[in-house]
Amino acid sequence: MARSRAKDYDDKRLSMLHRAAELFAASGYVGTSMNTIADACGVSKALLYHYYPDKEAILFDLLSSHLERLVAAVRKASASAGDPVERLGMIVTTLLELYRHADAEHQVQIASLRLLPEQKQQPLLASERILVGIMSDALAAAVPAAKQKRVLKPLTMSVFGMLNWHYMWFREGGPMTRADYADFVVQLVLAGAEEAAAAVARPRSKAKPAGRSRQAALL
Amino acid sequence: MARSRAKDYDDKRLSMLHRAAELFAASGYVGTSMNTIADACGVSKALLYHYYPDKEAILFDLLSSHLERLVAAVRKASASAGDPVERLGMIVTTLLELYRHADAEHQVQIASLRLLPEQKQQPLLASERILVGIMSDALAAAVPAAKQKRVLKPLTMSVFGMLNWHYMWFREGGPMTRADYADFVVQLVLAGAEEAAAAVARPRSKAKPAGRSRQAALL
DNA sequence: CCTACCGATCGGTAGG
DNA sequence: CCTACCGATCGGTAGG
Repeated sequence: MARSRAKDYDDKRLSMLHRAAELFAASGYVGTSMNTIADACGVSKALLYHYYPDKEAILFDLLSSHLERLVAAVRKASASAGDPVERLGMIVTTLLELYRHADAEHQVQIASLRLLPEQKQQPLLASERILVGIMSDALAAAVPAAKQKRVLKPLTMSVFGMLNWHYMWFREGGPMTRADYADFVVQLVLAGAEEAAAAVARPRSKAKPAGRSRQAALL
Repeated sequence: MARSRAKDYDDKRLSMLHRAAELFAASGYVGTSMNTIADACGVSKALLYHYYPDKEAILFDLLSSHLERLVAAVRKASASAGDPVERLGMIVTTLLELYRHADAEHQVQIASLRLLPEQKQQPLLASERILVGIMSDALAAAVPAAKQKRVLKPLTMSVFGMLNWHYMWFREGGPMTRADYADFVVQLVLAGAEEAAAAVARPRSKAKPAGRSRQAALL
């Protein structure tokens, strides 16, 4: 009995978390009232406060659960792969696939994580750093040019840029699947990194190799 | 006299807009009170309401000015370039260079544009679409693979993903300049697009060419 | 009668 | 688990 009650409790809590994520994604964290969340979940505000001490705890638990899911899945993907290129592909595909049912959480992570007080941001930023580290290691192993000192960071962040931006334009049911876009990103990086590396790997200087597309005049 | 007064008025207005952008970027649109904005600008709240009828008008004017600046600069960059590759480089470099002094406005665009009522979003989304269109045209002209039916959109959005994400990691004064990263993105796309295109250009099917890094099992 | 501004306070709603 | 509330602060406006 206590078991089934605990299960109900967690089920309810997780469903409320997801509903809250959708509301935060639509109206922003501050723009969503506790009353709105309670109504949307079909519970009283008092019950909401039975699950969480305050509004901040909802945002924290939401992001914490989301990021821990991402870390676990990406770790598993990274471990299960054979060669480095396959590993990179697994990681990118896994991330895009997880976002399928966590679009709201993903948007809240981007827009509202920084609204938490620094102390509560800390463990969440640590999870983000773990994800970045796994991706970075995978890129360094799969892409020869990524081993260069100044290339790894911009390359890693470019990949996250492409992945984290996908929610702005990617629509389910179109001609392109998530796996297609994952493949697109991986191939872009594998085939383009060496040329791109030349743009940042050399020490900064005014003189540019002739024939390269560089707009020094503008800066 | 009337002229110089009008000039003061506009100077003051623009400086208040930028201050508001910084506050919105830090605490969110709803999380920033009119009192906070007025205090930060060193004016009374009544004066703030002399410049803008309500809080929404501040957000709208802020984003409207920002996007119009982007559109004007990108149009100019596009028109001034000679060959297609140079045009693409000019556009990407121009965007990253504009963000140097409009980081707050850029973040507000990403996080808070959608909080406006739909009718007020409309002209702002139209400006965004113009930017996307110019980038898309430049990519189609500079990158052979981008002429394929299903490649242009993901490629365009990948570029915007990389550029729009840069504020999360790029720090001024590091070993890499904005121009360096602009070049990095352009070279990545120029060198990698053809291989990436293969991932989305072919009709969807379960059978994949052997040797390609595809994780069908995961999906 | 106008525009540019002030100190003070309105009605309504937020998180708790 | 609900209704009834609170102290505080919100966006916006009053008279002058």
